[in-house]
Amino acid sequence: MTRQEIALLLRQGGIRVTPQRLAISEAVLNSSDHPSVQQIYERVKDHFPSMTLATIYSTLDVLENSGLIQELPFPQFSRYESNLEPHVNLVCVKCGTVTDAYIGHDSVVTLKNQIVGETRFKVGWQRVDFHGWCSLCANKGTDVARVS
Amino acid sequence: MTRQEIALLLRQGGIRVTPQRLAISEAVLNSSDHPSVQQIYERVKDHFPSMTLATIYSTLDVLENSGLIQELPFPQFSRYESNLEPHVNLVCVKCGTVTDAYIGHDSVVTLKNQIVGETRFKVGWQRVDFHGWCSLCANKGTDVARVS
DNA sequence: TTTACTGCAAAGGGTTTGCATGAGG
DNA sequence: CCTCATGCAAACCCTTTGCAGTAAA
Repeated sequence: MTRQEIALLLRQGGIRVTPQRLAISEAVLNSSDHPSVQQIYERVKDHFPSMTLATIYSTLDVLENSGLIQELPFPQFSRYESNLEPHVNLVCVKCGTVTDAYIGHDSVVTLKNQIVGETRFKVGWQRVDFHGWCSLCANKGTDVARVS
Repeated sequence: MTRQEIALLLRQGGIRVTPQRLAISEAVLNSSDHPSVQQIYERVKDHFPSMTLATIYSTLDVLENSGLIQELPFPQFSRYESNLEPHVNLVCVKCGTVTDAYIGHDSVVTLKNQIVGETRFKVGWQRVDFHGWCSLCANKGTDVARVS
């Protein structure tokens, strides 16, 4: 997604576009690793040394309220999801990575249709996490970062 | 689940059984509303007026490490899951309730089998949340408690 | 010009920690 | 008896809030 496309997306959502918001939005929307606030901060501070976490939190709130991202609470801090399509997240309890599964999309859609069709619950969005060990960590023994 | 069955379960997990732990375990394991620490506190403080939140946090850690419950982080605080079977949680963004869906079990199992069979990810457990409006709140207008 | 975003600092609040006391096995 | 759980208080840290200055439209 180009910077121009993101700027358009923000304006379409009635969001005032600032250089800081562009950078933060880009850091989240053009990522698939579900970054935390700290990670977003690391990615933008080179270009905006004076930016504080408050601005990042504020911008993430704006983006979430406009339906562009979703907050994913974890035990120690939240991560942020830019893929709003039904999908599966694979959460490694050893290295802490959160990746989108390549498969499972159709099953999640089926599940969603079941909930929509067979209950009186009005679905807004869904979060599907599988917690376990990624292929890299499955054979190792030392914890790197426990996240769940 | 009776108090005796819970005590046995704890001992089988190598957990020292105390009256406080029994009460806390009972409050979580015999519930389906995914209580928060505060809610658990409300449910046990009549019988244990001197109990503090630290004891509840400690006990919940022990239960989770023994595989008896799962922590469910939400934006403001965590809730605790006693149903470790694959299932769907329905999270109402208005009233804050979290209920198990009556349907969807088979689909979640199918999804899990797909992840286990078609990826190199070693699945430990899963969390499937559908966020939206419960049937009671769908027709009302006022927020009670925003949780997601 | 008007609105509201940014940066800074302080406060908030759920959760964790350290330690003395007390209870379980 | 030895180990470890409880209760209390303080600390922690992620997140939120208030405000003055400043930039977007």
